[in-house]
Amino acid sequence: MSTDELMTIGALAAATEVAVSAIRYYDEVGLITPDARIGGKRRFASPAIGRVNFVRRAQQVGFSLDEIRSVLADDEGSWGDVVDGKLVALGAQRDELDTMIRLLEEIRSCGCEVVAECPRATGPC
Amino acid sequence: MSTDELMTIGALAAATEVAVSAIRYYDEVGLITPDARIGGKRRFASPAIGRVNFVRRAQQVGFSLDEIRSVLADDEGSWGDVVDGKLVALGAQRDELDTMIRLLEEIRSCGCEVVAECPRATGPC
DNA sequence: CCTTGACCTCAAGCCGACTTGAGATCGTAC
DNA sequence: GTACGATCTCAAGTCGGCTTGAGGTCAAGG
Repeated sequence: MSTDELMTIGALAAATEVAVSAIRYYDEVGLITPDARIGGKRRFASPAIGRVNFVRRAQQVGFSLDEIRSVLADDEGSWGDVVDGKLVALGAQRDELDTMIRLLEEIRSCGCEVVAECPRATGPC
Repeated sequence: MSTDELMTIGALAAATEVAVSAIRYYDEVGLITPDARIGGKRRFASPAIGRVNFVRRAQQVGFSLDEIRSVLADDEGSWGDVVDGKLVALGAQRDELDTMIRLLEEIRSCGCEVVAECPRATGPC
């Protein structure tokens, strides 16, 4: 991969739709490291795009940047455990989501005018 | 409901497992209002328990306190729209969660040692 | 009376994840 | 050779949702 195939931070930002400032921040906290510096400026190889995308996807389902870093930084295969743990958490989260969806559907169709007075909204789960 | 059936903030906190300071904060931002003040101290009737629980549940599935307030405060039945909107969002969120769960399962069993090098982790969705 | 413990107010601090602003530098294009 | 646009660093600000701390009040019990 020759030097001029490396993206600038602006190109990476455009490719991932993530703000330049956010990418610099990811660099700062060790989530993504430039493949080179040219004249002081960060340059990234194309896999950086996937990496950034992974970070965003993971974030969306509730990983903190700390957790993401520990998964990405792991070099001994033990990240499987982290992922297993998160899978359990995500499963629980989805169940809760389902519960809440059912609750909201009930509330919406229960006939109460004011949520605050709807027993379905305020009663025990 | 006679006055001495009203809980103190401490009792409400204990009943809901929410910190006293958090309940005061909810009061401050208009999420929950004491049914009375006795000697300057907040007193709550029992429905407050359900209300606090509703707040926590709603929060867990991604409602902001602002959204929760607008749902709870609504007195004209139009909160159904808010709930409908949130149902759509929650549905989408669940789909995303499912996608991420599948992705993580694939990653875990793909044989890569380092997540950063796993095409499944970093590739397009 | 006086202490104790729960409660009060108000202001400030904290955390994560960024964003914003100031001021410097780099490379290209005119 | 200079103006421009993208980039750089570093410090500080922002936002939501609380928590923490200082200093004061209230009602009950010894």
